[in-house]
Amino acid sequence: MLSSGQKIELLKVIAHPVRIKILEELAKGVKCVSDFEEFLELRQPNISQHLALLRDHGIVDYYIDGRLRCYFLVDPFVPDLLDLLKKDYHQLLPRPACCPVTKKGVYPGDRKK
Amino acid sequence: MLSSGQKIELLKVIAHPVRIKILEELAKGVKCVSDFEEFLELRQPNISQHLALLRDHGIVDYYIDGRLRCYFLVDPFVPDLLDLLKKDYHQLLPRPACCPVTKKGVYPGDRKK
DNA sequence: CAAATATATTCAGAAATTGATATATATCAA
DNA sequence: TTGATATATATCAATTTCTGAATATATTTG
Repeated sequence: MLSSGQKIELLKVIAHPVRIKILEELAKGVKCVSDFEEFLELRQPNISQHLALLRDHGIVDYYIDGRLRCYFLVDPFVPDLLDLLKKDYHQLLPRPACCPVTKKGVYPGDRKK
Repeated sequence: MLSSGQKIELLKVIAHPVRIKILEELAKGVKCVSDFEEFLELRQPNISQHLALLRDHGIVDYYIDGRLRCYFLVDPFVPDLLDLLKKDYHQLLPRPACCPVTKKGVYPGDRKK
């Protein structure tokens, strides 16, 4: 089980446009490095760098098939997060009833706005 | 509705240990800046900097009560994300059946592992 | 073994992030 | 008005992250 700090670290690693695209592809199925080269407009070394980061954090793994490295998702948090990112929110949270007492207590003078 | 890029940007802003703590507190209710000074071991300007970032991204807002600024959550994505972070995962995702064909096709030689 | 393919690693410079310090602003109390 | 309180902003140095280029490694084919 991951600590809170580790989960935030995961979130930080995932929160990158290229890496999200990689993870979205992997959520659909196994892909090798050169597969990514086609739809990400990036050079191979850069893609390998992103994959290495994801590997180092236990987010993805791979098996070797000849000279291909076939990557796949291992962290179950990822599909849930991707679903959450796809979700549409049509309303903001309700504003708090005006004006709750903070820990400091109600300000002693008159209220202004 | 937010674009995919905007959501990833949000994720990036949220993925920071101090800001997560701030958001967890705000998920419980309204808090003013000096309330945060007590349980985050940070100086006031630093807290204000984090709050400004959250504000600039439409994640939080505040109302003014005397000289206090009372912050609250406005982005409905945040509580969902915090719930997801609390969730425990006890198993990794199942490994893919060995060995799926990638876009490149099955490697023409013998398979190794 | 040599060449080709697929991928990883290393390194350097640019850009972004972080937290600190100093200072500014706004509100209220006396 | 003066001082105190609450918060924001500006600036800066240290650190981290990012991307690309060059190079290395591993595997397979011929």
